[in-house]
Amino acid sequence: MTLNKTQYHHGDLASAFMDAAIKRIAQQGVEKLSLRAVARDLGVSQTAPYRHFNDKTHLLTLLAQQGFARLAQATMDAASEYGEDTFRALMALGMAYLEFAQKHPEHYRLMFGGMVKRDCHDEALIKTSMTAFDVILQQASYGVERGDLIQQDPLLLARSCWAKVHGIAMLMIDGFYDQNTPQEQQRLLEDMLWINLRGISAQLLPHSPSPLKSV
Amino acid sequence: MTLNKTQYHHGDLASAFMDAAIKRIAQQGVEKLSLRAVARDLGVSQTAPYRHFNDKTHLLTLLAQQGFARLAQATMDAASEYGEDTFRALMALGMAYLEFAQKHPEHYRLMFGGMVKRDCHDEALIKTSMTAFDVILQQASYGVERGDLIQQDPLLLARSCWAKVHGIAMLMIDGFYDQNTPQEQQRLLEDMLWINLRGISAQLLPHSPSPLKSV
DNA sequence: ATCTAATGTTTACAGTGAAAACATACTAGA
DNA sequence: TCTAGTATGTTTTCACTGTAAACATTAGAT
Repeated sequence: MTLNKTQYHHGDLASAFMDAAIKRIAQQGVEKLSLRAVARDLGVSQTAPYRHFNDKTHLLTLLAQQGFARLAQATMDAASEYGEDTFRALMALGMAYLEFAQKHPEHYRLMFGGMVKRDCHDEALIKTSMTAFDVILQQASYGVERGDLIQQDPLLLARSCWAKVHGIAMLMIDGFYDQNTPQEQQRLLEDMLWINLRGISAQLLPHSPSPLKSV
Repeated sequence: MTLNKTQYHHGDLASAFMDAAIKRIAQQGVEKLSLRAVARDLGVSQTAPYRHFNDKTHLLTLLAQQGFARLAQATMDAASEYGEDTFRALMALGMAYLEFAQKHPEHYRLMFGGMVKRDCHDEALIKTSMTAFDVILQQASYGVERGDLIQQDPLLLARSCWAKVHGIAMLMIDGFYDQNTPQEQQRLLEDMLWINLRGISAQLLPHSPSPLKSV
């Protein structure tokens, strides 16, 4: 394939369009995304994307799916660094989750914003989002097995963790946790995640996560 | 004021428009709301609303503000029924919060959806949302004073509670907690809220909220 | 009763998602 | 290698949206 700039066929418009769309979403937010604007960015006609996506919702669904896949990867990587230590693994998982949300706030909002997922019961999307959830579920299961966490259905514990981290992520994105310094914000996030761990811990944990580091 | 149907002036278009907009939002979601459609619903010209709202964002901001006010009222009413009992009050507050989100999912999504609050730093909106938060903060403060909750900054505890309940609300709206029966869902929500209370409790609480009812 | 400001209407424009008809170029089968 | 056939991209078009500008009506103050 030549790098001829004026070629009629783009080559790989589908993925190029998704990348360009993500960029615009990151800048202006999901609700201001215009397919035509993305098409202009790529120097392509306004109806070209319709050869690759049924409609706008279809594109957003694919982007959301992509986001869940990356989130699953990021959280899995983080948790796997602390294979044996239930609480450190869960903390690392949570912080990786929040880091993802902080780095890609608009992408994250798209994943849970309701544009997707309302009517479109996309099978692949649900499956991929479950992949992200399974990372949490697995850590919860390990924790219950080891006796570190309360003897409850791991599904309940995982749901609880996910709700907490999701709530933090959303409010963080909305600017509710803006602090003077990134360090202060980091500390706030850790404190809140730690409170969640206290809630599912079998033993009474200290009030603050810092002592954990000396364990 | 007569009930003359063909009067030129509507009488109270501003609030009528907000009510009609809320109805449409409840049915179709925020992102599909069209000012013109609402205007048609009211049999009024498409530019009439612009005499009362600067633009679409302004309307949405006012609706979000209205939502926060109602949420604050609902949670305050619920918590005030258990004035002395920290955990029961917090559970009631949380369940009232979730009930609001469940009854008005699209309104709730509007409040936190980011359409509002991104660029528009509306003073009144922020103030009203803080009113809703203060209900939680006050309960957290009481709990710390009584020694029921861990001796931490009540602001941290309140933030933690809000994040949890917000995360549950969002995921519930997105359908992640759909159960076979409403009773099962109610139980799931209670269990998750309870886990949050365990996290901020000074003492080690039981694994499940049910024993609380016999206290 | 009259003037003025508040409220509502008509008209207009640019931007959007999407369908239909048409154009081009890559690829597989002869 | 030639030639369909199909995948991909373009042009044109439509209905709809937010919103500005100019105009019309009416309520309320003087």
